[in-house]
Amino acid sequence: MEKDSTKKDKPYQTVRGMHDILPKDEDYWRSIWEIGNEISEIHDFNFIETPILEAVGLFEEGIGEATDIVEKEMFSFKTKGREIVVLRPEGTAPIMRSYIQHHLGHFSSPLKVFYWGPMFRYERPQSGRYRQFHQWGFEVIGEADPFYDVQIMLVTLNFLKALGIKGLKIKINTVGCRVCRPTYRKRLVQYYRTQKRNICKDCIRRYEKNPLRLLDCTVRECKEIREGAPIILDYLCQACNSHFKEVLGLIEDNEIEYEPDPHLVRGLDYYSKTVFEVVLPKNADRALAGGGRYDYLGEVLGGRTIPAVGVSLGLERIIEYIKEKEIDPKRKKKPSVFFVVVGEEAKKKGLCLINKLRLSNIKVLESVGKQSLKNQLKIANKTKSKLSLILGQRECFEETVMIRNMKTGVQETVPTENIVEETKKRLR
RNA sequence: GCGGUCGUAGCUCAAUGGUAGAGCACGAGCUUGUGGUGCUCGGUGUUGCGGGUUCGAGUCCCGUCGAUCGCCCCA
Repeated sequence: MEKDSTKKDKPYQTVRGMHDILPKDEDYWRSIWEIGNEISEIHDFNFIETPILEAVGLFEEGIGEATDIVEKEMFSFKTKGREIVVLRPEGTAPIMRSYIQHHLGHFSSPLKVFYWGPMFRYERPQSGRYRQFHQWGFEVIGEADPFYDVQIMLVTLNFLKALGIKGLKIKINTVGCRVCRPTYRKRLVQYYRTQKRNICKDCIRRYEKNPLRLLDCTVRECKEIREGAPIILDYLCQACNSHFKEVLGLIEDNEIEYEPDPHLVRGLDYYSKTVFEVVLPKNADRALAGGGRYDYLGEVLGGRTIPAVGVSLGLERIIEYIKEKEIDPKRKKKPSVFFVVVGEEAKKKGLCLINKLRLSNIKVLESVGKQSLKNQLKIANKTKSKLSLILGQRECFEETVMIRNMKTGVQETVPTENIVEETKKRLR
């Protein structure tokens, strides 16, 4: 048996890089679900959910063997049946797998889907980076038109705006296609061959394995060298060039803030043509969302070309930003009433009444463990309930309930049978 | 995977190697059927865990787990 690092210290704790989402953050997460669902519906994206566990090969082939995700961040293990499985590191490859497996092209053309859920990458945890984190994604599968590249950007921006985030900008580039990228890569390698002595050791590794990534090194010397490097825009084929131009045109038509960035590459091999990130002007190195076109993924996974474009949003990062900026989580919350019970008899009757109120769609809070009226009112106050419904011995006997307005302190006694109507009246 | 910092009450944090504390929160009471303000009382803890040095360790050393920052990379 291997050592069980989770079992060591007496109180159990989350395993490294995992985190609990606690009730105190409920408003943030629920605002994302609610707004995300609303935005998805308005933009006509359908829900899809794929399993958290997939075959390793899906990502090795889909994302690319030379990428960091596959090279060192795969959260993989052997099952009892001795298959090697992996906790999905991202959402796009599984969705393409699902598209091919279930022939989803027949469902609609193009297929527009959204997903959300946990993703896993085995790397060193840091702020804004966890081993388990959540992404929300949108994918359009089965269309090559730049129309959808930009629609993907729009749905992302609309989502973030609806959450209350302002000042967003798109960083955009194109990485070409199979026709033009090899030519460019060759030129890039040619250029860096003469510079090999001057670049950092990570860049030497990039030079060997994934030359395009030379472009986003952050070391100062490498940045300087990069200034003289050829840029892909000069090597695009006819198709990629006009695709990019169309995308930029549509971006301008829609008045999206954007900035072309010839050095933007992104870490997954499946991208072709358009790539982009959604950033905040102040903190441009930590993207809130990233995406692009992946016209070859279908072919890699299924043997035929399926053009597609998509985006994924990093939910922890978004929430972190919303908190930092003290943006109010946009959530429509129901007003609540607090049900106070005093005495055993009242507690028994109380549960039936509470349930009756809830069946009438009234949000009812209670804390029957606190014995005294005083303590229950204290909690009612803390929960900011509009009304307290008080059921004590006297009320039980008289078959009434006392309704207390928590703001004014005014109390009225109403017959139990009218409780729903009387409560609703006072909630308005 | 590499380098730095940190880990004390539910939370935020204090304690020259010498009796573990404060604020907030929480609980009880002033007020036995009435919240918000006020007053009184209460420390709720295996100082992350394990070992070592020492008469004595929250404090020093080693290990470990976790967090955090930078690198790598990314959402």
